[in-house]
Amino acid sequence: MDNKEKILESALDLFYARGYDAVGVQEIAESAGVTKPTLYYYFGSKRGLLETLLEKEYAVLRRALENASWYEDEVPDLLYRVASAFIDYSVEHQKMYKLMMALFYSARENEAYQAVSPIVKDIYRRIVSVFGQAANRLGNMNGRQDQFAVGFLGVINHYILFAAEKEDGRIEISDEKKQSLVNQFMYGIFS
Amino acid sequence: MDNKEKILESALDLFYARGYDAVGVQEIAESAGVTKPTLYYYFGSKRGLLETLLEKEYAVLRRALENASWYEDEVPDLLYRVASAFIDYSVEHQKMYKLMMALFYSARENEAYQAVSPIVKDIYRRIVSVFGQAANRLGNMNGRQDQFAVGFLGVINHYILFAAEKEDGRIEISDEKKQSLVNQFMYGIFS
DNA sequence: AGCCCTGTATACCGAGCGGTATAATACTGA
DNA sequence: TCAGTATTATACCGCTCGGTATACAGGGCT
Repeated sequence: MDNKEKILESALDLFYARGYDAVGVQEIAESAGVTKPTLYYYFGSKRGLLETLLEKEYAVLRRALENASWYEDEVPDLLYRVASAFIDYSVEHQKMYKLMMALFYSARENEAYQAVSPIVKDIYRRIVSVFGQAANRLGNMNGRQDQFAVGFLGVINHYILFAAEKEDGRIEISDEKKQSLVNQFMYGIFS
Repeated sequence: MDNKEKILESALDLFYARGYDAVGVQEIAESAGVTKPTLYYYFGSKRGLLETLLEKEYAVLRRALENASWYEDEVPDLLYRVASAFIDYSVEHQKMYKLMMALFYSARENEAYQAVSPIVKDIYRRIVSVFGQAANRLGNMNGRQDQFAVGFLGVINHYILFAAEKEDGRIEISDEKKQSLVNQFMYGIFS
């Protein structure tokens, strides 16, 4: 693993554990075994480092979402695949997912929020589009895609967050739980 | 308004806008029109200031939850009252509610998270207890109170967040929307 | 009067912040 | 061998951080 990747890994660990603002560039460099100018050589600024980190890691989630979003079958299956894409990603990239969530909820004028904002917008655009596709099959959803997208992601995120709350830090959400999560949502939609 | 309250107000404004770690004590003091030693005289430390702020503001929400949590009627009415307690509070104390959310999602080893953690635990305890009461009427909920509490608050928080996303920053969630949110949840429970 | 307690300001602390100027090393291709 | 580029380190910049030592003003008490 070269220095650039070591820096990214250290940055993720530290941002995840203590937050973007609470971690200094010096500390990231030390943790990666390099000096500050090396870090600045690769990323230009602390914010540049965060943005590079976010873009690199988000590419994986975006691909997973693209792969999950085809809709030639039933709506519950579509939602199940999308929910699974999020949950599976959050299991395999736990630190990244929780970092993204933390940044998403952070203050609007904060530098870190502004860095993550385009990614979150992209995610929501994709979820709204998923519900838009589902609307073709479920007439009674028309005009409520935004509302469902918000609720859907809200539930998923909170499940992920609380699943990770177990003392060993390991995220685990069973297939049954995913299924019941989707079912809960489907019933809500048909109401 | 005395200096102590001025400091608390400035702290809320700044923490809300830019985040706990990104705001310095100096800046809070200046914004409140006092000097740093005055701030330290009242609150002892930056963290002490945050804790005082959180406790003072949370007292209002806790009372609203207590008032909403009686259960002599139907379950949907109970949930509607609880959801309304959150939503109404978030409208009247928007900065505080969003600050609490931001802190809740922030990194676990961050000082600010540790300050808000007991409050969030208290909120969840109360919501789980609400669903526990509902379980007396809805036999099929037994053992799933935690799951529902997580989902319920997840949906509410995301609604609040996205209602506030409108350009003017004003939160507005109509009674119909509250009702449909609760309905959506009830259908999920009966599934 | 003298005294204590509350509240406030001036001036300072060491440490760390994000960022950079400069230069030395190492690897590359000609 | 040499030029050029990519990568790294030493040493520094001005600034802000959270926090404090000290002193002083004012009011209530005896």
